[in-house]
Amino acid sequence: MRLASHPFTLRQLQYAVAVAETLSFRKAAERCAVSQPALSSQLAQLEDALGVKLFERGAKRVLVTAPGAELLERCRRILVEADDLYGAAQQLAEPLSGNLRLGVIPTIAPYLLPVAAPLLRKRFPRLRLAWREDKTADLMSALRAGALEGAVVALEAELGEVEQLVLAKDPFVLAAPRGHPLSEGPGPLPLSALAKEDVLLLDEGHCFRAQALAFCNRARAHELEFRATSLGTLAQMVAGGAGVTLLPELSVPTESKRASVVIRSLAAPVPSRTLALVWRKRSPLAASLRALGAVLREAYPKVAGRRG
Amino acid sequence: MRLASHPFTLRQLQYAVAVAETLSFRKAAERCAVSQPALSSQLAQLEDALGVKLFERGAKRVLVTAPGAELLERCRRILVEADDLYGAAQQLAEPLSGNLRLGVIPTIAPYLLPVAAPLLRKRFPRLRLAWREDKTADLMSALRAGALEGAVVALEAELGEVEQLVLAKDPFVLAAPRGHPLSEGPGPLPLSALAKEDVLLLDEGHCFRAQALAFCNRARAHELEFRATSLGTLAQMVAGGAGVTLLPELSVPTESKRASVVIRSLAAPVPSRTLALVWRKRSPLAASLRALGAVLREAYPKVAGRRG
DNA sequence: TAAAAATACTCCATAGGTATTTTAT
DNA sequence: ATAAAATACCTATGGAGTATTTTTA
Repeated sequence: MRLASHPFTLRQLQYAVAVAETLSFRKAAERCAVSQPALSSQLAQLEDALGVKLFERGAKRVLVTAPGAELLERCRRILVEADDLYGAAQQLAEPLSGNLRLGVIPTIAPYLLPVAAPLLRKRFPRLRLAWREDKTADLMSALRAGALEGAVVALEAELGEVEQLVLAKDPFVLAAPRGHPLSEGPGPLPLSALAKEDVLLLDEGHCFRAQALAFCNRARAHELEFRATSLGTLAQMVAGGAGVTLLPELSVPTESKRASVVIRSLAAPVPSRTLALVWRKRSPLAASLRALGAVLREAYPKVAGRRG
Repeated sequence: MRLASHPFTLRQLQYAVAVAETLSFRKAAERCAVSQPALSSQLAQLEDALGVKLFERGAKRVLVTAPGAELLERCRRILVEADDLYGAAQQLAEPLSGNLRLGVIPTIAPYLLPVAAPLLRKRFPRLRLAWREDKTADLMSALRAGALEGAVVALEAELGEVEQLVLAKDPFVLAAPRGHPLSEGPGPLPLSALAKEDVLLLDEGHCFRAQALAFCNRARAHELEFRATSLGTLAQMVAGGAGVTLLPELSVPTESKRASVVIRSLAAPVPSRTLALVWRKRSPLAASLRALGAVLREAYPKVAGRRG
């Protein structure tokens, strides 16, 4: 250990992070439930101890200095690890209990959760789950910031440094309007059949869009200008005759019931995504998340019932 | 952030780690320069805040509980990161200054340091360097514990999660006694020439031993029972006719001058090790270490002067 | 001049000290 | 019996509050 005793406190780091996020001493003090002078004085002490000015004070605005930005990143990390210490202690005192905030991407949530949530409630009655639906990038930054304990995502997206538990391989299928040339034929549809075909895809930001797009490029299919905001609207638009699309197996029972589309399997190599539960390295809830992931893994086949 | 305010302090974590390391409240209090009751009371508060007993107190001994072991690992991590925050601030206030504790393995230190140390002193006059010579495994655990800021090692060994800067590729050569059958011949020595040869190697624990041994196995050479404790004694024993050995290029100018041995290059693929400066991820001294590594890189060719 | 941070001061919560008791071998 | 940790109690440092001044857009 380098330092005989630490010249700053966790409290001071919290204050600093609060100011960095609110860019106001007053608001930061409010958030930390202390008076503004108390926070001011602690921050002055912190800057003194570090020998670096973290903030530039103007009457109307507070700015984070350049060195401050780097140091605040470290402050956040320390606070997250301190939270983790507390969380780990709680888990040791009473495993599989407490609050667990989980993220899910929009192309999984509406299909998996209706089945998985009751299963989880039954299996882990002491665990209070809070689900948050968002795109992969937002979920991952929330995870790193300690605002989520875990997330259900597709491994094909960029995830950064996380631990993971694979839940299922989720193959893609073709959805076409009734009577469409591709909607009939024996056996799985070969890649070549999609050439020049008009394909509808999701909005930017959905990782499923990127995965489906890669497949379409390989098939030399043509992407339509219009983009859907969810798999549900995608299926509706296909049913309306706008074109064909790819759907993940997971969504098929739900979407093929809601919209009048024909589903066809694709020929090998079948495009697919890999669903996984991920969490921060050294998360105190790693053990809980592994147990929880096992249940989610059981839930997948109950949702994406096998077809021919 | 999960917690509104942290129910423990960095000081408490220091006390806990001190107890874990000394296994005595009294000694820990002494090390932390506080009275034993002060430490006792703070630890009681910490255990209370975490809801977990970290230590089992007996009159004659203190034991770390099973959950305590996991939590103390987290405590250490937090304290190291807090040290890093302080170190990063110091570096920002005055770059390339302060104390820098570096490890070197014994098969590098005596050859590289005599040349590198003066160069570094000249180039970074504000940087106070402290060198520690030890085997790779010990250096790496000191690095993780925050007792060293960096280390010069061979990448071929097991290093764990570190950042690195490659300094040089250090090829191995054969050292044989004068008049030995292998000591003469045109061009580099092929692998096959070593078959059935008696080879002397270093003691266990030296990473160079493992690297040389791998090569000997490929060559079907035979390792002698006796093992040397340093490259210096190894060369002396070879000079005395005990057998042949491998030496890293780095040590050749020194050792071939001291002991009367003949050096021969080895045929491609030439066995070698990769010298590198490594440091903990997110070390506050990363910038300094990179600059320092550049100087070490210049030093290598000055030591391992090219031969034919 | 108005909104926000810094300063001045006061107070009390608590970390830490000394003296002592309890505990386990 | 003895060494070590816990408890009791006291002190004082400093964190936080209120009131006020200073700063600058």
